[in-house]
Amino acid sequence: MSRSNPRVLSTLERAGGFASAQEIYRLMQREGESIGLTTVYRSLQSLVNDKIVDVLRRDDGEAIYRLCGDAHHHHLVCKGCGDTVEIEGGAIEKWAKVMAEEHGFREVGHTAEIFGLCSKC
Amino acid sequence: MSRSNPRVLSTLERAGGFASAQEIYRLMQREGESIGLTTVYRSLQSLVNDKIVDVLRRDDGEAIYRLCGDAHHHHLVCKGCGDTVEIEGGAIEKWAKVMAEEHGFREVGHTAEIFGLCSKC
DNA sequence: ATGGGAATGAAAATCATTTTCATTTGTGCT
DNA sequence: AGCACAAATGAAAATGATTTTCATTCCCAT
Repeated sequence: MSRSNPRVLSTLERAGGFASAQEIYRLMQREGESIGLTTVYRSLQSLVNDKIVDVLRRDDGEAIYRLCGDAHHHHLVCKGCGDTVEIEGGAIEKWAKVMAEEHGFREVGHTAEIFGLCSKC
Repeated sequence: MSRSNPRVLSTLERAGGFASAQEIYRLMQREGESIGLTTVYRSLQSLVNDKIVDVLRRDDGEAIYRLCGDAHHHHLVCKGCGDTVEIEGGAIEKWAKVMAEEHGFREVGHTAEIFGLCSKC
């Protein structure tokens, strides 16, 4: 298994903590960094595994990565401008737990995301 | 511009109102319907334009379509055997609505999925 | 029948992402 | 230093969904 290349994380930070793999790659190229696209993808995967970055999807399906806070949270994403708000999911945690128990599931995790149009769009 | 092929919509309904373009295509093939993948994509696009169906994204980025306003359900998926249980998400609906309103979002939808290990695994 | 626009679908093009695999780099050991 | 072995790297090929192209077929009003 591979470890994350630190330059990838630092580029993601510089990009405003919000970019696709391809964008990070192009950004590094433009700045004269020598790196392969493969390594960018691998590093991002590893950062996601380590829960250092979050992965979302653009409307066109391209994956976008961004630094995430430490607390477990969910997202409210605008379909128009892509603006994202981190929100609390207390209700979800409970719901997931109850549903899982009800069906005899163990080691449960969950995903939940809300999307719509923000006030500006 | 092209119009939606009615058989595509009817297949989407039959699929539980929740399927990807590829799945709809395979389903129609399996049932002996003669249709091209291109037409499936075009029909879905047109249905989305007409707001008859909604488009979401799977975790892997594949687009999934579902009938608008359809009472939708969520999934409890086993990480071990892939077994899936359909569950109610009343708590989620409420949570999504409240959170969206709180941040001034309109036309909101959401995705939520629980995963873990089922009793057999 | 016939002319034209819409619908169709096979095949090629696109694009993000993953896989393969040979090469390079790093690290610990003697 | 020299050696061995694991991890990291990246170019190129493979994959898979989606879109585009384009020639053909269908349908409908004249």
